[in-house]
Amino acid sequence: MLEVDKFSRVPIYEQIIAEIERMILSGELSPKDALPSVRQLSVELSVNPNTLQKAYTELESRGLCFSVPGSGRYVSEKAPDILRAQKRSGLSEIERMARELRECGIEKDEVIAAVNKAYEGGLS
Amino acid sequence: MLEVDKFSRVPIYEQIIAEIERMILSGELSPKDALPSVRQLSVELSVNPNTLQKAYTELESRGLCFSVPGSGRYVSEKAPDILRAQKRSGLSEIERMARELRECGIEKDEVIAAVNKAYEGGLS
Amino acid sequence: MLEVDKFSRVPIYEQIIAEIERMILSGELSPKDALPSVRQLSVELSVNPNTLQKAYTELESRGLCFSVPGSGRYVSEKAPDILRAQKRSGLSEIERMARELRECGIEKDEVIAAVNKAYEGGLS
Amino acid sequence: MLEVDKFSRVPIYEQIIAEIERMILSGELSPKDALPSVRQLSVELSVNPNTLQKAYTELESRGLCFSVPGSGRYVSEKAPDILRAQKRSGLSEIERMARELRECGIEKDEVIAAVNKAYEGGLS
DNA sequence: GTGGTCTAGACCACT
DNA sequence: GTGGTCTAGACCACC
Repeated sequence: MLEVDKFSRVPIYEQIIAEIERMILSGELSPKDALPSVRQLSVELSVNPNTLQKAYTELESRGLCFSVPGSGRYVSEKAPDILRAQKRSGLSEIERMARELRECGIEKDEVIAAVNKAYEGGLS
Repeated sequence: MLEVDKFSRVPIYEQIIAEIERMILSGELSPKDALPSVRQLSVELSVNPNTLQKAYTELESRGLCFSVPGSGRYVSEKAPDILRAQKRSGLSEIERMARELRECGIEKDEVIAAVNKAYEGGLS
Repeated sequence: MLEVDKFSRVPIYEQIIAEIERMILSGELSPKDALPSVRQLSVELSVNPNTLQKAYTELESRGLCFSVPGSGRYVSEKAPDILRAQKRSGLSEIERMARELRECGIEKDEVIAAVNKAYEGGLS
Repeated sequence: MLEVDKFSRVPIYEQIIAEIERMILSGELSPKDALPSVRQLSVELSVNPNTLQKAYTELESRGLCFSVPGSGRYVSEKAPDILRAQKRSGLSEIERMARELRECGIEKDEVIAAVNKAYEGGLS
């Protein structure tokens, strides 16, 4: 349910962040749920505790979770909202990329077709 | 015509590569045109020659230019085609992002609207 | 009358200490009154007895209560005085912060206004 | 000009953060100025580079500085504004403390006197 | 030279 | 058991 690729060029701690964010968005993790402990996860993933600490600290600074010393780390109340708002801003990212393609002479129809392709069929 | 931002977090050599690619795509540089020499450019941009060397080596390895020892470096015949093909692969990138947005519950209409926005009005 | 927030980042034992101190200051607890027993309180608050023990030990070391083996723990005679003296030292804390704000160019009037705001209206 | 107390209970990296913030507020460090490099500072202060890295990363996430890989770390344009706004919110902190003192029966005059004391005389 | 990431292993405070 | 901090030392990409 939570995996990392140690050979990827994207840093392990960012992979963890992305995974946790995904789990929150999908509802796999809900507000007030406990996140796996640093030590437990470090064993499971064979990753150094410090690396996990870094990932969790970053999640915390984004307001997605909070820590209770001596107890554990929990998904924050507003986490799903924060993530959804964040993703919505991805629309401007798509716009930017479409503009780039346009400048290379790629037709609008081709871009629209790609979007349609993403939205057809069942969810992955 | 060729500028770099030393305060940007994107590596200078990548900025150079992007600039050259842009100039080839826009026709500002055509096949067989000479690229500015490393020494000349390093003075113009106040950039370390090593950095420029790295950019040019990368361009060469992508088949976008070739060097003639003792003479200089020239835009290759196939450069525009290579770049256009490369950019077309951006379509799958857009598809991937659209799929992500879909999973967060963002409607297809919103994505299409973003694409339309990119394609309306004059070119930048 | 005595509550703790297990999700707060301030340690539970400190919350307990603050609560007891507050009750002494407000007169809810008077000298020679018995404090709730560790066992009883641990059940009431669903808190680990060790945590309560730590809070009580700290209160004792501050001279706010004393334990009578085999009987219980009682608010000390001097407790209210000690606490009031302790709080009065908060004045120098305020002075320190005001000095900081001054160094950032915040006007004295603004600070005075904040104090006035705290002292107007009924007690919470 | 930049010192840390390794025996303090406040974490070294927070001491560093506070020092840098102070230097920005006082004008000792201006926007676009370079911060001391991680390695250089780690030698100067006899502190592990990782600890400094942590302090700098935190400063960066607060928008106070930005890093240019291979070049260095620089004070951001908006740093002074961010800090000033942050300090202004200290007014509500003062209000909170004043309210506490009030509840212990300390007169408003005493609090006002403390503020006056902070604002009289030359700047430290 | 710079910053960025990671590992290994230690100690502390809190529950 | 939990999270938080720190050290020591390594490797990488970038300039």
